Amino acid sequence: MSRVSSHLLELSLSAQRFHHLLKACIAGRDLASGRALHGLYVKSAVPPSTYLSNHLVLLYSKCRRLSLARRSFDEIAQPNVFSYNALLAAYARDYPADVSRCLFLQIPAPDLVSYNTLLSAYATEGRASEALQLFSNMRHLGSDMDGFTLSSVISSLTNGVDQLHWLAISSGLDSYVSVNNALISAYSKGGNLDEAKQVFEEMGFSRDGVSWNCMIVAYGQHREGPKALNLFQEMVRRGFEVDMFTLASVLTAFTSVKDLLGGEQFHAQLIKSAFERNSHVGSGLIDLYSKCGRILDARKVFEEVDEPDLVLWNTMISGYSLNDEFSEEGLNCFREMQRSGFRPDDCSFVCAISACSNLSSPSQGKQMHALAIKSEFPNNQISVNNALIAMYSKCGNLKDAHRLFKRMPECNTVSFNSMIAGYAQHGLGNEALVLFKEMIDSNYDPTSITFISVLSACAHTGRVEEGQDHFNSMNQKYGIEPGEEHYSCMIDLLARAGKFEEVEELIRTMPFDPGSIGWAALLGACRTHGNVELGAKAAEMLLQLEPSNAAAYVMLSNMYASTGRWDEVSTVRKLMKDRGVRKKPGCSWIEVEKRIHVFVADDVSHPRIKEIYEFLEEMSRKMKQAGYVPDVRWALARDNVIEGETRLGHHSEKLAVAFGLISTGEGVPILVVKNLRICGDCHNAIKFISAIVGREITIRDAHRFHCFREGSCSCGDYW
DNA sequence: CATACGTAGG
Repeated sequence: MSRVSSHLLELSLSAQRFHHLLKACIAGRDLASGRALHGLYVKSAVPPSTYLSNHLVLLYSKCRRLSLARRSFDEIAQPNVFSYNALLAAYARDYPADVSRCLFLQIPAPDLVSYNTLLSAYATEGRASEALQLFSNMRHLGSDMDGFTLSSVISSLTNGVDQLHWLAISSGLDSYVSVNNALISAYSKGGNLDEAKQVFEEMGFSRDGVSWNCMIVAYGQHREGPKALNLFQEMVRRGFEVDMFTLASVLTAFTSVKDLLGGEQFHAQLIKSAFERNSHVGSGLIDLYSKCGRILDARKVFEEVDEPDLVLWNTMISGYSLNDEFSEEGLNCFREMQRSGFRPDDCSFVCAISACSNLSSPSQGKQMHALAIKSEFPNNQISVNNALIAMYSKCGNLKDAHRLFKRMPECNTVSFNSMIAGYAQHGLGNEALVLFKEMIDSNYDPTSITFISVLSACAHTGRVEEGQDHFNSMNQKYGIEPGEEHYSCMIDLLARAGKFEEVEELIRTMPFDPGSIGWAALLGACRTHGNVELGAKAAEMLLQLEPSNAAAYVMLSNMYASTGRWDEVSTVRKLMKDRGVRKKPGCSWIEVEKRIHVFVADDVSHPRIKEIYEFLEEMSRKMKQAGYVPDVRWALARDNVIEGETRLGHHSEKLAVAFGLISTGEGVPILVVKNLRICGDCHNAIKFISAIVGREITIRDAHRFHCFREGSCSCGDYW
């Protein structure tokens, strides 16, 4: 008799043995042995028992093998409530709460654990109303509750925590540490740091490690970096065990206040601990470094982590797309992740799609879209679709953005925000405002981000009164306090429309100083309207805030040039030179046949550069026939006076447009992206070109979209 | 036999 079969015989003798071995597999998460055991159990003479089979479900559930868990469950002839609960636990971990709910409803007689498990599923998704509903149902049915129940319900909440806090006290369940921990988190999430602190303090000696972690997180959420650090140090002094949660939370606190220095010091301490190469801690570090603009340091951390998990990859991809100019690396990282055997989740897609948006790469964006459709996410897809809407609109493709928006089975406030922002950036003020109305009518709550789009849509289309109405409604109707960006939009709105008295009044009465964005908007508008006095004032304020902001000098000198004040022009240029401020080189790019082609001014490096210049020559002739006059004012402040006209012809955006036109088929619309704002002369020239070649040319500059068609631009020259 | 509180990404 072979060894295996003797083993089998031995095993077949006793269900007891199966039980013990299976338990060991479950405890050790040993999937391989567990499966082997499963095979033996099926073949053995041991009569199938619900009790043993429940353990199989449990094994697969703990090893996160959902389909195996489901199959084992289905093979149970008479599942009992334990069988259901074991499967429900698996569902609650990996499936959306709705799926767990479906299973829950099939349980003939759910017990307390069934309720608790479903409640925890609701809690992870923050579905407060469902959790409360279920909670009241179970109490109605006379079911008891315990510490598990309360901590789950509490952690699903962001408001109305007080009532459950009271319930916890009156029922005596506040003796559970986890109930108090849940209270700290819930209060903090709801913005009530004081209450959270109160609970933490009243816990006294009953605090456990998690309590400290909760409180550190609370400080991080309220951007109290130093307090979080202090608490951490006290925790260490008192001898509590520090784990990866603690360390990651401290890092988040540094990140929340962008304290790179403190974060770096903490990192140095971490290296001495055993957590330096831990994936959770690594994610925290990567997030810190990439949000502080130190993407290379982030990558270094990433390389050092021992066992990268999906979140670590996601954090890295997100870091790359947060640092715009590393978007290409972000996409490479996404592919690298796939090659390493990770299945991207909804978050991976959101980050990668946002990288495609930064690049304005329609082909890669489409590819991501296709891939996202093929992957079935356990989580809902709203966030992915929201990212896709932003991507399509940043790739100049509002039609697809809107089609997607319309087809979404379920959408949220962010979906509306993305779509409205798309319209606003494209200068389609009417569409943006109509959609905003639709949003309100459908009872989606606008956020402060919604209003940035709404106000900028008004500004871009010269709707002064409507903009003012919306601005006033923010506080009065929706209880949203206007911030710096909203005031900047208002400054922009009024100044563009030439209402300078109103602008000055607004600036006088607003609750804080306009930031750099506000002053820049004012300066830009003063340049357009030739209001040199006010413009100079705005420039002075702007340069005080950002003395090395090259764009500010350029705008100022443009303003002087356009009013013929040549002395001031040279003063500004000298100032710039003295301060060592260099203009960021303008560059433009275009995707043709899935490849991105980048151009700088006077570029000679492109393989087809000769054809490009020839094409521009030809265009130049035809444009002059059609009445185009080069606007050298745009050259004066930027380039050499004498060479002005020739150099204007060779701005990066013109080169990219020319290349796009000669390398794509007739009638095909093209999209060019520029890192700075489009130059006024190019804006004018491209209008002519669009008419001459009969093509739709879209330029996405640092500010917004310009869609040129038949000799005019979608911005209506109002920019 | 099963369930909860705290972490990283958007």
